[in-house]
Amino acid sequence: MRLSRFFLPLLKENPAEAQIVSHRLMLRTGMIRQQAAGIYAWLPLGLKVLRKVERIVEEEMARAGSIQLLMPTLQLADLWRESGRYEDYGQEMLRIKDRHDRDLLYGPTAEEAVTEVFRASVKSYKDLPLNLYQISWKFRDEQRPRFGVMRGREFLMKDAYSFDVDEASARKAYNRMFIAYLNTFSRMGLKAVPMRADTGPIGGDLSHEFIILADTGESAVFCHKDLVDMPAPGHDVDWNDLQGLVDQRTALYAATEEMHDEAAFGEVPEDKKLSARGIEVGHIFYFGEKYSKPMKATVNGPDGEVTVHMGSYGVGVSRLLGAIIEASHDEAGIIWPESVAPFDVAVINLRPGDEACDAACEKAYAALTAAGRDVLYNDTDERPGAKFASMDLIGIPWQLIIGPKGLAEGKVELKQRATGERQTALFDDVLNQLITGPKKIDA
RNA sequence: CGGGGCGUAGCGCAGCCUGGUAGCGCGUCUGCUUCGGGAGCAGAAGGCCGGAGGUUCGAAUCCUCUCGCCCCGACCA
Repeated sequence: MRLSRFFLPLLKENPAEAQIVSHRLMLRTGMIRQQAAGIYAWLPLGLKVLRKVERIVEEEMARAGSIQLLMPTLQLADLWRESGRYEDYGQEMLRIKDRHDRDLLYGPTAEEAVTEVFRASVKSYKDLPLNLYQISWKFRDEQRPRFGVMRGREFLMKDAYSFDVDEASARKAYNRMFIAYLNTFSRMGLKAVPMRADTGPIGGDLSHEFIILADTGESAVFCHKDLVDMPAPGHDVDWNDLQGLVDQRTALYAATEEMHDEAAFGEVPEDKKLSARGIEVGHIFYFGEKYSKPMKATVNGPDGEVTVHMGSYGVGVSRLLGAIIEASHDEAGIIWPESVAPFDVAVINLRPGDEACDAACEKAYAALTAAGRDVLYNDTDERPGAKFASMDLIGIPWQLIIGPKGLAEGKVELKQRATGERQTALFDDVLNQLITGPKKIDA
């Protein structure tokens, strides 16, 4: 993408309404624009990151055996009356009437909708286990939206739903999501800690929130330090038996404010105690027959009809962008992890109009693009300083800096955004390294 | 939903108390000079001062209502 033809409305100054760093940076980098309280337009740069985050979620869901579908954002109130939630859900639910005066709602979640899909089509226990998910826009009419996309009213959420023949099988489904979540967040450069969460009326130990530690987090969290640096399980695991891995990550103390148990935390060795703030980016729970029973989602088993056991598993996709920025930024702007960066490389032409610079930049742009890299070619006639500042601001991981001075010796400069490291080397060498990877050039 | 605050140019703000022809910085546009870390000079465009009503000879300024937004708290993916 040539910057001169891209739509990137950067703000030099901080918008007054943005209080926290991710919100400020998302506005300043032209990722989003607020159109109402808690409702945002996703501008091209923001959308690119959103898509990359989605892609990772999709890949990890596929690995865990979940199948994607897409359900409507507007749901019939009657469906929610079946589960009893239409009356229970408060003002957070946006209620709408259509021209025939039928009650609709903009879905804040989709247990009823997916249960309806399930019961209409699945009749045999042989079709279980089943895990269906979607990535779609949800709406919760928050009394007080804030922190940009971290707590908007309209938000993009991945919600998966598992269907199993009994609780033991449902626990396995739960474990698959548990492990998938650790892998998902890890791929985005985040350290997510699973913390025991409130299970509501169901009880038991099957609900966890996945928390990213960040100073600006919404809630206080308490955990054993070792959990924070525990590596993600990766993909080489036995998806049919994950209990060991899950146990390993739930054995140590970890709880959010609401679930905090001072006595239990007291047993954590003093030097391992961690009190911090956190952002919830995922929430998984098992709720058994809560929806399947009233909505009559049953299958025929060998011994007759059984009501299916369900669980649901959410990831705040749009919220994740805020969380990633909270966890990865500096004074100059965003530092995108390579896996979700809107562009892989920025080619910076320091002297557009200079024949040698133009030619070298075009060559780099073409070669990197052909190699599958997502390239932002800064071909504008801004001054170098302004270009450096904006490329740092939007956080492209690698900046290929091409100017007349270096080029006179056949050299260009490669800067890594995360470390600030800048190295000068022969043009072709730098290009090769960017194309073949590892992208970091040797000192 | 309680408490507080703010709506004046694309962004950040002053002006309001004490009514009298709407300002500053950044950005934008033109030109010249610049050009390796957010350039300099000269010029220009851009605002029914959130909306409605009222008071007044006269309202951005005072009064009433209303809409929107932000912050603290309670609530929440």
